[in-house]
This record gives sequence, C-alpha cells and structure tokens, in this order.
Amino acid sequence: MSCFDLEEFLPYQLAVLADQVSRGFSALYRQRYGLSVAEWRVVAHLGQSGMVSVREIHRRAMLGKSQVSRAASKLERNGYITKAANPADGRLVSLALTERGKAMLADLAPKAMAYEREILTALDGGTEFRASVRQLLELEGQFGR
Amino acid sequence: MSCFDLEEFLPYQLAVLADQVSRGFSALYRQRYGLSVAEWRVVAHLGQSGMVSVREIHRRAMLGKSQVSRAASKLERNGYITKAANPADGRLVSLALTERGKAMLADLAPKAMAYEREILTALDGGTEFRASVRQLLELEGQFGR
DNA sequence: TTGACTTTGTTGCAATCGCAACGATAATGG
DNA sequence: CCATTATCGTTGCGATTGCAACAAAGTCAA
Repeated sequence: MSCFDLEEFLPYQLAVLADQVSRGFSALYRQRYGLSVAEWRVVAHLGQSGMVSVREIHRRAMLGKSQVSRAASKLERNGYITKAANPADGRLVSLALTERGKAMLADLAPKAMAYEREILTALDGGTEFRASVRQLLELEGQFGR
Repeated sequence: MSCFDLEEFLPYQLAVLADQVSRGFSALYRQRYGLSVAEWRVVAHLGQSGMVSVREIHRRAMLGKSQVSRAASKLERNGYITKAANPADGRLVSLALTERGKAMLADLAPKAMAYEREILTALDGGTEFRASVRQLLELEGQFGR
C-alpha cells in the first residue's frame, strides 16, 4: 500500500500526546470540583492576573469567547468567581476569584506542578523537550498561520 | 496572587501546540476533500493496512468507535472507501480504500510528509524532539493511566 | 443444542461546541 | 453633537461529540 505511516506522523502523535497528558490532570480537577478544561483555564488564569476581562482570557488562554463566557457563568453560579461590569468600560466584564475560588486554586496548583514534574522527570531530556515545545509554539504562530 | 503560570504549564502548552500543528495540515485536506480529522485518520490508516475492521482502527487511531463508524459511513457515501461484512466473522466490517480513496491518499500523503519535514527542520533539536515525543507516548500509556 | 455471556458496530440522546447574529457600550470623525 | 463604525460579551442554532443502550453475531460450557 502507501508508505505513509500515521502513527509516525507528528501532528497525530502530538494530538494523542496532548490528549493523554491533559486527560491525566483534568481527571483530577473534574472529579474534585467538577471543572471542565475551559473552566480550569479560566480559574488558573485568574490566579495570576487577579482581575481580567473575558476578552483577555479569550485571547491568552486559547479559548473561544463563547467558551469563556459560558465557563465564567458556570463558575459564578458555583461561587468560584465573581462577574462585575468594569466601571471604566461598560463593555468589559471583570472576572475575579472568590475566596472559595482561591481556595480551590490553592489546592489544585501544587498538584498541577507536581503532575508536570512527574512527567518531566520521567522523561530523559526534559529540559530540551520543554525548550522545543516553547520554540514550536513561537514558530507556529508565524509560518503555519 | 498564586505562583502558578498556566502558559508555562506543560499540559496546556501541549494542547495548544497539538491544536496549532494539527490545524495547519487539517486545513489542507479539509478544503481539498472535505475530510474531518477522524476521516483523515481512517483513510491514512487504511493506506497502510489495506483492509481492516472498525474495531482495529478504533484501537490504533485513538478514535471512539462511534467516530470511526460515522467517519466510515461518510467516507463510503462519498466513494472513498467500501464497507463489507467479513465472511469469517459477521460482526466485523471490513473497510478498504476505493480507487478514488487511494488517489486521494496518494495526493495527500506526500503533502503530509512535507508538512512534517517543514516543522522538524525549522526546529533546532528535531531528532531529539521526536524521540521525546515517542518516549512520552510510551510512558503515558502506563503511569498516567 | 441450548442458554448465558462476550464482542462488534450502529444509533439515539443529551451535552458540548463553534459560528454568526445580536444588543450594549465605546471610539471615531465630521 | 450626532452618525457611523468598532469592540465586547451573550445567546440561538446547527453540527459534532461521547456515552450508553441496543441488535447482531460469535464463543463457550453444560
């Protein structure tokens, strides 16, 4: 037949790898707090930035704006974040973690870093691998698109 | 706030990277032949194996069996593959490329490999990166799951 | 053979998703 | 100041997804 081997095809391998790696940690926050991937990203992002708009997260967290909007609504409904109109610009909605949200993140963040460390130490060239991933992320931003 | 940086979190980076890399090539076969990712994987897999069951592809191509089933139905509807009951085991459905399907794959396969080469040559440690990806794929099969 | 159990592929259904349309607000420019 | 244009967040809708239920086919033991 053809000489093309799907299982050795880089885009396929990366998709499978990302799925597996992501699934490993997402299982944790899903069964602990019922978070989806989008909700986890919103919370994690709010942890660093304090108070941000939906648009900001939409851009930086690689999520569609409807995803962010719906994730934020659900997080607010469950008491993890607050939504407030930005007084300076009425179009913006400022998101911020509640105490409950901060407690959740304080529980999850160390586990996230431990999970990451677990993977990287199991890998031989962990540092070089990270460097390659970073380089590809910057590269793809330009030539592929 | 917290000291957790989502954009430096490996599962997140891998998800973004896989999405970008995959999107780059999937745009090609989508606009040329209207294929989804699942359909592309089925076709690519049939290219190597000749005639396989739905179950085989479900296992090896990391697709849900309903995905494979629906992808196969659509591919058959468009004349790219044939579906036939396996005479030895009536439960199995043997999938195989038609001439039209083979022509499509013969068109896409070189482009896929060129795309992959383009990425790897742009990357500094291409060979080591591939090795890391392979190692992680094997690793994750055991400890993460 | 029969009857219980397993495996395979399809389908129904609810949940989710992306996209576009929309209302609301802000910025621009005449 | 008003009219036009752009931006932001939400929502409706069609398409897609995963999950579980299911029918069909096979296996195996009694």
